[in-house]
Amino acid sequence: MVCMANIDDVAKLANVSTATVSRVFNNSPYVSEKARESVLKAAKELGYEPSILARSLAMKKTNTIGLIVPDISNPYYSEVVRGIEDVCNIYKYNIILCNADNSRDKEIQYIDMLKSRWVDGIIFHSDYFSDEIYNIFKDRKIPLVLAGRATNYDVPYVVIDNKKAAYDATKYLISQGHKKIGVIHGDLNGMKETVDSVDRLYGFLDAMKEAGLKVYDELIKESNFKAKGGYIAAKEILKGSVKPDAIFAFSDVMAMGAINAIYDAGLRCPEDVSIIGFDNLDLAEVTRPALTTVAQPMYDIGAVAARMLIKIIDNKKISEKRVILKHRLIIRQSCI
Amino acid sequence: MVCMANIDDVAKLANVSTATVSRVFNNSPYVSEKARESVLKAAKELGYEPSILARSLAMKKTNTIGLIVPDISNPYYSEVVRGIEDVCNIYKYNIILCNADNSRDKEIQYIDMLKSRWVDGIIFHSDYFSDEIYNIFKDRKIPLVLAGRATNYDVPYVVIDNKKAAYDATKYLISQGHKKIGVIHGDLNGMKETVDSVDRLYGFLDAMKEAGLKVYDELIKESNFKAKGGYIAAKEILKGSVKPDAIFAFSDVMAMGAINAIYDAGLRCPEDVSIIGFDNLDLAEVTRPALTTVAQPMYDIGAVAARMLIKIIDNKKISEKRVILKHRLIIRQSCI
DNA sequence: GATATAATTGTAAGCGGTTACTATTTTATA
DNA sequence: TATAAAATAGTAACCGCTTACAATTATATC
Repeated sequence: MVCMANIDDVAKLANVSTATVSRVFNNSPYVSEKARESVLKAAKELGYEPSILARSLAMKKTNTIGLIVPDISNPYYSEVVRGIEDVCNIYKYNIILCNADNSRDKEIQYIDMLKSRWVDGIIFHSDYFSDEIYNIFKDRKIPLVLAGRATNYDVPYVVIDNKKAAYDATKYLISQGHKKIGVIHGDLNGMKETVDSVDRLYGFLDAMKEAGLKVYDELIKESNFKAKGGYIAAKEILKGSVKPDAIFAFSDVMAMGAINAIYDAGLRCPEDVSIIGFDNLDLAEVTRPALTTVAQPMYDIGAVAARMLIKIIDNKKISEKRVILKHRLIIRQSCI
Repeated sequence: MVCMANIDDVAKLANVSTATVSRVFNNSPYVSEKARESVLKAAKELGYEPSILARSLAMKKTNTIGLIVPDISNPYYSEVVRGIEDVCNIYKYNIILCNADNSRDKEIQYIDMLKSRWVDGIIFHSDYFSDEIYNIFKDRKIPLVLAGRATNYDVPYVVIDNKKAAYDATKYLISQGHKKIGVIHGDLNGMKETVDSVDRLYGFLDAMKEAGLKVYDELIKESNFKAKGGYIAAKEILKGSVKPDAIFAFSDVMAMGAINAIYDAGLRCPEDVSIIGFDNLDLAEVTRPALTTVAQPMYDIGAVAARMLIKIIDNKKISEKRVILKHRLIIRQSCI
C-alpha cells in the first residue's frame, strides 16, 4: 500500500476540520459552499480519495459481499456471477470471489475469512447446503442468500423448480414418441440432502410414471457434470442390452459428451438417439446438432440473489424470501 | 455488520493487554505459554476472530488484489480468473472481481474504487492497454500486472506470442494444402494500439507471404469474438466470389459460429471448408467436428500473473517481468 | 545477593475515517 | 436591536487492530 494523502492533510490545506472534509465527501448538507469548494480544491490538489477501508471500520459496513461458488471456470457459475456483479455494481457493492470446489472444508474456511473481512453478506452457491453449513452461518450471523439451492431452513433462496423442469423435459421427450429414455445425472449424495440431481430425477420419474412408461435402471447413470463424464456414462448406456431412444442429460456439457458417445458408437443424434440437456449454456446453440435443453436463467439467479441480499443488508423488506424463477424448454435440433 | 467480540473483550477476559492478544494471533514469539493459552481460551469462549479490516488499516496492507477483466461470463476469462484465484488462495490473498466490459470508463472507475479499498495490487486484463490507462496506474502508484496483453511500458505482463501462434496455425493450414484461407478477427482498433487481433493478423500474413500465397482481402472479416459474429462473418466470406478452403477464426467461439455458417451454406466442415479456432476452450473438444485450435494456457496466464503480482507486492525479486507462455496447436477434426 | 541479560507484558499512539455533541456564526423574527 | 432559530464548523471519542517503547519479571552470571 503506497502512502497517499489522508483526511488530515486535506483538512489542513483547506483550513477546515476533518469533520468538514468528511461531510463534503459524504454529501452532507450543512456545509457551506465556500467550505465545500476549498475542500474539493485541496482534495484535488493532493489527489485525495477517502479510504473505504477506514470508512468501513468506522461505519461497520464494508459495502462488500462475499461470493462462494464451486468453480468460476464452469460456465454455469460464471454466468451466475456475472449477474451478481452487475447488480452489485449498480448498488455500489463489491464482491470477493471464492471458489470452494464444493468442498465443505474450503467453504467453511471461506466463510470465516469473509466474516473476518466484515463482508455485509454472503451469496452461497454450492451443490450442498448441509446442517453443518447452516449452523456455521447461523453462528456467524452473516446475512445469507442461497443461490441455486432450496432449503427448509429459514434462509432466503433463489432457484428454479428443478423437479418441474425435469418433468417438463421428460414429457417433451415422451410427446415426441420416445419410450426408452436414459438419464445421466450428477451426484445424488445418497439421496440425503436434496441436490439438483435428486429433484430432477424425481421429475423424470414422475413424468415416466404418469405416461405409464417403464423405467430401466440400466439406462440411468451417474456422472460428474463434465463432458468426459457424460461421454462415459452415455457409452455405458449405449452398450447395454436395452437400447435407449433418447437420453436426458442433467447438464449441457454432459449432453455434449453424450452426443459424442452416440456418434462414436456408430449412431446418429438425433436420428437414432435424441439428446436433451439442461442449462442452456451459450455453447448449446453453437454446437451441432444444436442442443435441445432446459434453460435456466443463470444470470437472473445471480442478479435476483444479489438484489435480495442487498435488500436484507439494508434492512428493507423483501417481498418473498423464496424465489422460484422460470425455466424454459428450448427446442433445437438434438431431439426429434 | 453484526457486532462481535473484539480484541478488548478478549484481553479483558484473559486478563492480559490487547498487545498480548494481538501477539498471540500473530504468532509472535515472546509470549508465555500461560498467556497464550488463556488468550486462546478466552477467544474461543467469545467466538473472537481478528478483524482483517482493522488489521489492514493498521498495517496498511489488505492482502487483497483487484481483478479487472472484461467479462467473467466469457469462458476464456473465467478460466484465467480461476488460475488467479487458486494462486491467491495459496498465498492468502483475496480477490475483488470487476467486470469492466472493455469500457475505458468502467476500467477507470474500478481502478479508483480498488485504490480506495487499498488493494495491494491489480491484475488488469483488457483488450486495450492505452496510454491513458497506463498513466492512471502510474498516478495511483498501485502494483500492476497485465494479463494477456503486452506493452512497451515498464509494466510486467504475462502473454502468449500471438503473432507466432497465428503464424503456426496458418502454416499448419498451408501444410494441409489449403491456399485460399479466410480470417475472422476481432477489433483491430485502427491498428493503433496493439491488440490480440493485430498480432495474430500479422502472424497470418507472415505465413501466407512466406508460402507465397495470395491473401484475399474479401476473405478477411472483422467480428466480435462471439458465436453469432463468427456466423455472420463466415456467411459473408462464403457468399463472396472467392471460395475459401479454410477459415482461421481468432476464437473458438467464432469458429463454432463459422462451422454453423458452413453447414447452413450447404457445405461440410472439414470436407469442404476447414476451420481452425483459437483458445482451446473446453467446448472445443466436445463439439462436432471437434475443433482444431491454437491452445492458450488460460489458467496459467492467470496463475503466473497472480504469482508475479504477489511477488511484487512482497518486494521479492521477479526473475522476468515479461513472461511469454507457450501456445500449442491442438489438432482435432475440423481441419483436413 | 547484586547485577546483567533475556523474556514477557503493558501503555498508548497511531492507521484514516465518522459522528455525537458543542460552539460559533448567520439569518429570521419580533 | 435583541433574541430565537437555523446553519455551519470544530472537538474529540471511537471503530479494532498493530507496534514502538517502556516497564516489569524471570533467569543467568559473578
